[in-house]
Amino acid sequence: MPELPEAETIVRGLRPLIVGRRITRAEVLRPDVLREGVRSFAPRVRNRTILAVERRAKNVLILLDGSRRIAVNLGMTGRLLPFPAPPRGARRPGHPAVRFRFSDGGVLVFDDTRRFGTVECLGDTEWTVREARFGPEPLGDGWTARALHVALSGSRSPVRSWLLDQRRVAGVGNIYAAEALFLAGIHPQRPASSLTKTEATALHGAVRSVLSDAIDEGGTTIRDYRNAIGGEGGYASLLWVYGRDGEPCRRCGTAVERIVFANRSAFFCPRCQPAAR
DNA sequence: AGTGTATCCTGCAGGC
DNA sequence: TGCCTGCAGGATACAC
Repeated sequence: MPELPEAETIVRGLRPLIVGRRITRAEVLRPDVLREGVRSFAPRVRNRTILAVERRAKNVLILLDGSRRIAVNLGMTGRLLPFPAPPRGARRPGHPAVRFRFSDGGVLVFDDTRRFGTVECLGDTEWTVREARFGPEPLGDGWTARALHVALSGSRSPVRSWLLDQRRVAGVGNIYAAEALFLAGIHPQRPASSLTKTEATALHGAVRSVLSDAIDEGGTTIRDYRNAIGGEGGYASLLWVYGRDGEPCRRCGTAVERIVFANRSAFFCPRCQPAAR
């Protein structure tokens, strides 16, 4: 599913295609993706003009006039597909959940096979409350190596779990956590508080470079992820460890391992990322 | 403050 | 071919 780079890629692709358009109606085909009733949601987006498209953490925000925004969490398999879609051959929605119709005849479809994603329309106050639950943006100026080290030192949680906790840092998911920990040479089960200042600094740099490189590549497509025009991301071929269990480490040749904790697979090179130090 | 487990849901790959 | 199991970029709630 989409992590920060995928959400960012979608936002950038969507922005020129939908800003300025007016939503004439929302058709909710799968009410369970809403976090509110259809009777509450549909009228709040009707006849609203799209002013901007932004991202916060892994969420796509469609800002509307009238001090409200549509917040889309893409979950594992969510997509936002505008139609008419430019390229022929681009995927047509297979599991449309919400369809926004524009006054010019265009359509934006939230498509989500597994329906772990969510769509909501939030006012300013609701959004402020929601937004406060997210930690800092890892690519923002406020997220420093020093601040990361201090934050890590207060938690005995495994560092991979720490990175996945959106309240601590917003937007890192399982792929980029694995990649950043590899680049920093840190075993995913190391307690957060055990990281030295040097390691925290390395992790800080690794998270940032992995995320920004992935944005440059348009995200990582393993299976389901598609950008706003149906295309795949190019970062999958650059992965060091994610999904490569049993294959040789691209740095040292040792077999990449897969372990499961906190109900998620973790991939690492046992030689490049020793368990203890 | 942690972990482990379960839940939401669909599809696909691999083993037999 | 079919059936079964396990697995998947996320997030949350629960008991311990």
